[in-house]
Amino acid sequence: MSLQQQPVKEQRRTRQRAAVDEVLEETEDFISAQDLHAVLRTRGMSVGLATVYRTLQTLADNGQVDVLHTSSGEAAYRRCARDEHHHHLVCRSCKATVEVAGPAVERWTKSVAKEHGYVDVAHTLEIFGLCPRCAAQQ
Amino acid sequence: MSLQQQPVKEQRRTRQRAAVDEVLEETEDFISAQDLHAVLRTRGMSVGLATVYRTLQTLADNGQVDVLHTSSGEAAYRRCARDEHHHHLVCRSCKATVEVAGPAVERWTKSVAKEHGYVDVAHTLEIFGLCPRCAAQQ
DNA sequence: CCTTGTTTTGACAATGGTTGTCAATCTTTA
DNA sequence: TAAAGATTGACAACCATTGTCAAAACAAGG
Repeated sequence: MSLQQQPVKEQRRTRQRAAVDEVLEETEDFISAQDLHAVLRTRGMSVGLATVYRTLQTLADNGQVDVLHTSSGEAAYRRCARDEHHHHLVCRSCKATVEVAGPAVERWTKSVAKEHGYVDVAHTLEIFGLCPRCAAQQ
Repeated sequence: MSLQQQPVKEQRRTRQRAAVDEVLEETEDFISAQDLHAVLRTRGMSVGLATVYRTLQTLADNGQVDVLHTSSGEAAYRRCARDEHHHHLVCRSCKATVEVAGPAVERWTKSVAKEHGYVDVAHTLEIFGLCPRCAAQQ
């Protein structure tokens, strides 16, 4: 997942967007729109579900959060530490996430694409497993 | 996407499953359950939508087809030529697909996971771009 | 080629994540 | 402070996918 430095669309500062930002800031792991909405709700910082979706969508478009599609098809979002292109090692069970960079992989995908004449290339790469903690609990 | 050689669950030969198989056999590119259902319908080989879903699900579970989750979250299926683990270079526009193997990537993901103590590791890697033909049409 | 036990089917309802709608409300800028 | 425009939220709508369950199809044995 890449954090593209697209020109950030100008937006208004609203209570709702601040609330979503705040939760993202505090959340170490990937979180779905629904879950984020639930968190806001339990904190009393109520924000409409549609607004949560829209806000996350915009953040993703601006490259300010990374998006991950879980195996169930649900989208999960995360504010990542590094700005450069990177990937994630995600715990299947608790969602604990490690950011990993793989320059070799980047090069490989580019060369593969070129080899077959594909242009305007992008790729998705995610690694799923059980983190040490969850593995121990089994 | 991997084609695991799980023990293939015994199943009955039915007209419906044969029909789905036939379409998969003829279809070079990834195809969604809905689209496959539409194809069957236009051919007069009508099969219930739920059945199409179930059949594809089973084929995927048995590792007889590869599954790809498009950016819109829709699942697409494809009967691949090679049995070993591999990935796909997919045209964003026409879905033209090239199967690619990347031993180095496999090694890299394993080592990254190990390095962080993650076990029971799997990964998803897909490359998207514009195939030569579609790129030329722009 | 019947019969019986089991699997499979399919029409339809239900689910669940996500997006569209649009009037009311808030931000920004003048 | 007012006008212009962006944003919100409650709710409906969407759409892929799964659950339901009686009817139909299959496999195997007699």
